[in-house]
Amino acid sequence: MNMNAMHERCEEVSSLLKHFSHPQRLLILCFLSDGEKQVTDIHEAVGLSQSQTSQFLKRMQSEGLLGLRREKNFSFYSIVNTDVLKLLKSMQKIFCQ
Amino acid sequence: MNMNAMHERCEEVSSLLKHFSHPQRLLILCFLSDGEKQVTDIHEAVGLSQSQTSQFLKRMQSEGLLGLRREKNFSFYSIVNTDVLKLLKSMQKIFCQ
DNA sequence: TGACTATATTACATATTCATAATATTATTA
DNA sequence: TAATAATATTATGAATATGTAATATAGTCA
Repeated sequence: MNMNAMHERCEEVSSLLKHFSHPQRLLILCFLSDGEKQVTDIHEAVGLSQSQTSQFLKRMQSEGLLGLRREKNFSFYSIVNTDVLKLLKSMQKIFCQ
Repeated sequence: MNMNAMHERCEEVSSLLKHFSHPQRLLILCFLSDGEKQVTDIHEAVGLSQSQTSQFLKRMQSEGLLGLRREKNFSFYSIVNTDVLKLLKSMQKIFCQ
């Protein structure tokens, strides 16, 4: 492992991984990995309250993991951070096969 | 993404990833990715206090990420969870290239 | 316009994690 | 056996995260 590179990026990488380290937030990311979804679908899919789902989504958006598109009175969230997508794909291989 | 599989494993996977979501703990894992190391070397490499390093190592061992071998008055920790190793390799590709 | 739907915000109590200091344990070795 | 080195443990306060309830906003549609 390239320790110098990791020393430089460990703050950034670990703060990204914080969002993976909570069961329902991990599920949100998995659920979004095949495209944008609206809030109600997300909170029903992962079993979180509407309020907490909204709070988590907002946090992940403000930290650059997710993008937000509004249409009518819906909010569509999607993964915009390509590293997050890559990581999810790796995790799928490791844990779901 | 296979949501059914992730639903089943999200607790387990997210609790594993907790250890990746702290900068120095992530560094510890990276540092251990090429073999066992003793505690003093670890705490010097990652810049944590001896106490906290010992606490983190103990936690990661008790949760099955790390193994411990004692020799003389040294403790050698190493990664024994193969999923952790796979994940570290993926992360190296994503973040350090 | 009024009811409804979707989402966001706020406040707050609880739980968990982090960081630090102090001390203990255990083995080594002079 | 006394001093030292390596590691572990304990206690504690501060910081952060989590979960929930209540309420707000803003768009839709009958």
